[in-house]
Amino acid sequence: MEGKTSVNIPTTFPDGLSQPNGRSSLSVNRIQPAYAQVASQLRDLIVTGQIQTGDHLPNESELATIFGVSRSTVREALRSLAAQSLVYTRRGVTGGTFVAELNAETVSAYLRTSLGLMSGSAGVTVAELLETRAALEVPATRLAAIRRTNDSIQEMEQNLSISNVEDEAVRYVKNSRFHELIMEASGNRLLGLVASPVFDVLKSRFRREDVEKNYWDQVDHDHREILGHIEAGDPDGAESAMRAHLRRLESTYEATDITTHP
Amino acid sequence: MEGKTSVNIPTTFPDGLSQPNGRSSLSVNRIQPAYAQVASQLRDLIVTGQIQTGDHLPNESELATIFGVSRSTVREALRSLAAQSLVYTRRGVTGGTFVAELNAETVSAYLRTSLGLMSGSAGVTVAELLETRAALEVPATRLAAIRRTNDSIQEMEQNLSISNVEDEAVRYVKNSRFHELIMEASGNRLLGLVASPVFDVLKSRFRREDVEKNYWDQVDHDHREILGHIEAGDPDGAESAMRAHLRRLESTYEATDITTHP
DNA sequence: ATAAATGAATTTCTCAGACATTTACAAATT
DNA sequence: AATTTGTAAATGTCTGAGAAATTCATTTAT
Repeated sequence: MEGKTSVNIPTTFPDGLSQPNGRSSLSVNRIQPAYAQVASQLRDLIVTGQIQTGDHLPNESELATIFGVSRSTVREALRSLAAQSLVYTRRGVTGGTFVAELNAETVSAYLRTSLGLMSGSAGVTVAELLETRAALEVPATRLAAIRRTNDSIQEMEQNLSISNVEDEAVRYVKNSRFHELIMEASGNRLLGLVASPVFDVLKSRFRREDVEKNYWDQVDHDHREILGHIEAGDPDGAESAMRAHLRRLESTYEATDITTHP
Repeated sequence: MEGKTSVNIPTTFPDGLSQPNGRSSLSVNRIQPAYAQVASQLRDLIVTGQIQTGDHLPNESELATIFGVSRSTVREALRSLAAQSLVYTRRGVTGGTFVAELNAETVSAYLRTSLGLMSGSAGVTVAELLETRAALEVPATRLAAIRRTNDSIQEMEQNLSISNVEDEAVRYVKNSRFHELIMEASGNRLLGLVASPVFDVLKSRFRREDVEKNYWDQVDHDHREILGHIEAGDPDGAESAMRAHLRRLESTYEATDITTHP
């Protein structure tokens, strides 16, 4: 009947755009909407581990009762959490809302979208993307030379020759896969988690029709050399080969960037 | 407030949306809930740039009409987009839903939460965090030695001495700030965007009470050396000094990790 | 006896409509 | 001129109802 049901809990968790304003007595107490407060409290339970992966939350009606809000408010809160891949829902008799397991691909996908948006505006430049890619991929190559396995090397070999591939889409995939395999062979999932979106955003700014023919020959040569060092277990050689490879790509990327050549 | 173009944002909402479910004859296989479809289509408009930062979407009732769904469904979709910082809403007569500007801090905050969750489970190890931090921070230090400004150096100097600080919180902040300033001085916002959450997650796994006293003396010494090379415009020196610094931290982190010493 | 069909139970999903709250701005009042 | 009041437009919240999906037990058919 009457509007405001008090859902007041000391929320210290930043929600979206909210700023970490301490307890400055002058700041306007902008009460958050109920759905934001519900989401915030549930998020807190998840990130602090009080609810763990696979646990299922009370159903929507129960949550509404618990928080003293309506079911629609609860649902809006759950949509927020689901959008951040913190929970997922299933329908049916065994359904409900469950705490999701956050995997690398989910985070990578988010990064891909975000960096794509930021690279569209003036938030991130191609030069920054290139530098970051090198920062991640060069050490990864070094590690790959140390931690490589027979399996990883074998699949790299299968994605080695791409200059004679006529289908551009196939060439694109094989090229991406080769670099991806190096990241995997590094044994560090975090490096690949970040590098992959950077790599993809870079590719999306790349006008393939502007690339000269001998470019792919050079790529082939570079990849072969890198793999040789990895295979031989030579970290220093692999590192400098990758560094040289990326430096060469740099000029190509800058020459074929969408924004500089619209 | 924000740069809201108060006058006449051309509300040219693409009317390709007018008939999202144009196929009327055959069975509509709803593989996704309606709110997810609405969110997905709106998200597409945003990431492809058909709607741009600051633009305001039609109000909820209009969106409901456009998509042929109820207002609650639209709201759930908008909650999803808002949770991903793609839109924000404001109440009142000039309110509505607006396309948000994605800034670095928002993405960093998401990464911080996600990596924190993954490092809790077996998704990301401390070793991976350390390697990634080094991968980002060492090249950033090199760049900082090249691109440094007087302002950045000056603030670094103010955060240099921390071993004699008795307040642990202050010491924590000054230490973080020093490294943050190096990332900023690198001139590459993307490096800092990623490094900052990695740094923070690492810190959260760090039991400060296990740290020996002379640890902070060593940190002071390292920082001073790093800054010296940056100040002198010596990339190689700065790089190797930071690398050595992080290598020393490594053993401390591994010795004081929460999971290995619960 | 096994397979298929049916039905019940539980949960999310969707809808419609109403009212509350917030906010900016215009208008009226002091 | 400054303050107060009113109004309009938008989001926020609630209620209650049913639809749709999904699992599981039961019944029916082969």
